[in-house]
Amino acid sequence: MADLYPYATAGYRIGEASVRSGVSAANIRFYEKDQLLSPAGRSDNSYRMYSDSDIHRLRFIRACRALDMSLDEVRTLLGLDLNSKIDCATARAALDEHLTHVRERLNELRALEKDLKALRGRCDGLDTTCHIIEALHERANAPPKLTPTAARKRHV
Amino acid sequence: MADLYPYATAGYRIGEASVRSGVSAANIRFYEKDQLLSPAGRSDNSYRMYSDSDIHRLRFIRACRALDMSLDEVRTLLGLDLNSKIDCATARAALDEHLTHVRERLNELRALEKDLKALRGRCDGLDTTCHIIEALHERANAPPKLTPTAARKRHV
DNA sequence: GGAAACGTTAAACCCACTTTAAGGTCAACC
DNA sequence: GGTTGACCTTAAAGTGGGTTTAACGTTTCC
Repeated sequence: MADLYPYATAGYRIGEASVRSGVSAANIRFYEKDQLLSPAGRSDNSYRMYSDSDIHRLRFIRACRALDMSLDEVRTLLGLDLNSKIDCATARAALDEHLTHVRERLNELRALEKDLKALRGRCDGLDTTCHIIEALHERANAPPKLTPTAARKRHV
Repeated sequence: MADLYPYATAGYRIGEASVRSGVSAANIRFYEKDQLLSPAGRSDNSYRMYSDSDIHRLRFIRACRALDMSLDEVRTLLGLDLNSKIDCATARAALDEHLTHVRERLNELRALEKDLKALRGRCDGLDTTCHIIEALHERANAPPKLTPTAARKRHV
């Protein structure tokens, strides 16, 4: 029954869902396991089946990930209601915090670029000693400024 | 005995090596397992013992990591001779490539900041609908531009 | 009917670490 | 001499956001 109307069928298999959403099949399974998606319905052969609203949800996640948000941030945003004042405040707060992270990382990278550029500029390969390697070893002669290397958390 | 001359002792235990190098004890053990350090000498009680040159090596690694280099890049740099033309060329190439990565990531983040800023600017919480959530859902209505989301490799 | 293209699962891999658990060693203090 | 606490040891698991692989079942095309 009901295969006369292909648009009314149970939905898409994971491969087509991948094409429609831009999220790889393996990644879709990963999101399911990670609870960003409710477990997909299964067809008789136990293939996962996806509806248009599942596709929408996948695209939503993809859009957020394209903004470099963490899956936890995405999880938050997924649950928000367009017409709730409280949810709107949550969304704004999430965006503000994320923007702060992005800007912090931008500043780190800007400083890094400057440092690397200066280091690179010291050496053109003509001299007898390599001023890049030299400079690195010089840095290794100084005691650490403060605390041990913190792990890069790099949410951005 | 011999604590009168702290500079002449057999070396430092991992805790002091950590303080002197700015690399956490757990991280030092990790580097050893990862072959960035040759296996540390052991005292009678099987504690790892470190020399000043070990400390130098740890600081060198730390300096490179502070430049956001990968451990493989560090591994390369560690083996280079200050006075070899070939090694100098290797160092320059490594730095150039790394700098390119940093700049690529900088451009990504600059674009991201712009996008996020615009998104944030759309909403001040006064309206009945949240224009942030709305915009995100709008993005989720469009099919993906091209390929599925590539995994973030983010070497920088 | 056979090959290619799809789907399934669990588990391992990537990076650069950190954290935890369960224990051994050593100096100081009571 | 007992205990407290600061240090050290190991192996294993966790982090984030996935990808890759292996071994297998199903569907579709020619």
